[in-house]
Amino acid sequence: MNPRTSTNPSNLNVLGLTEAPEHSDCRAVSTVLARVGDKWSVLVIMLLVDGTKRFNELKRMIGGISQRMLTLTLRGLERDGLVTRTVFPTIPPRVDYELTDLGRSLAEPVKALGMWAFDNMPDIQAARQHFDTKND
Amino acid sequence: MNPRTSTNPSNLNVLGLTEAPEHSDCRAVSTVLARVGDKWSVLVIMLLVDGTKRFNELKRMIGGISQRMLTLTLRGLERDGLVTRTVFPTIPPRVDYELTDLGRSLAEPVKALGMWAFDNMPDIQAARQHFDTKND
DNA sequence: CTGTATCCGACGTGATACTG
DNA sequence: CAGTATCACGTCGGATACAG
Repeated sequence: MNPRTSTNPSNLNVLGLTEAPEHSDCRAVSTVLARVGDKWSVLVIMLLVDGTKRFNELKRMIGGISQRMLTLTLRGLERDGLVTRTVFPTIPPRVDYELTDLGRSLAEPVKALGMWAFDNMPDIQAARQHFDTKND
Repeated sequence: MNPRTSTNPSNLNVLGLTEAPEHSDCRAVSTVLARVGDKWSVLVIMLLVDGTKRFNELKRMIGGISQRMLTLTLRGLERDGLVTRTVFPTIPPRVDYELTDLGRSLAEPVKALGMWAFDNMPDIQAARQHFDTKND
């Protein structure tokens, strides 16, 4: 995710939450969901749960991510205080990424969601197939 | 979300999961996260937890959603078997949307995530502000 | 009331090339 | 190794108009 868009006021406006201040919890939900819902953040978080990783190490483990997107994803996570970025000024350079306590605490509810997805995948796929064939 | 994109193979390809079949759980996580992460689905699910709602009722409660996006969101949720759509062939027409058991079960981990977001919002906002001012 | 159809701008993403 | 810069493309989402 582009860090610039995370706090973009328009993201809140379109949610209709600015004119409904009593739903401040919805704003919080939306921002975290924006992070969790983006294409790569969760994958990175899950990989970092097992310990500190280097840039290319993450890139290799994910497999399908571009250099650009991994950089953007890690910057976004760093900005939100979910991962720390440690640079070793060596040649060649080495950068370690590690989950913060906040990041580790996020991993818990995310794992719960992931387990739900895994458990209910058959139902969802069946529902999709049924829906799609019904509207051939 | 556009229902046509939910099962778009490219969504899986770019995740690098097609060439890593041993990470089948990651595929499941990704698809549910795509749904949870989209702009409106979670909001709709949360509103439907309290009971059956009509189209314009949802539209009014959300406030900032366009007719088009509410339709697309509801279609996506229906396709995944998370909500049911009941049409009353009256004049004027009336359509009720209700959470399925599957949808209600999804609400649980989503709520957990929402509570995490609410609880940690101060930390995240502080981290963002710190990050942004640091890189003025 | 509950949609569908169309247009259009904005953003996310990937590919590629380049840098320290 | 770990990025940054640039471009090109596709999709998402809003606005508007129209329909049953």
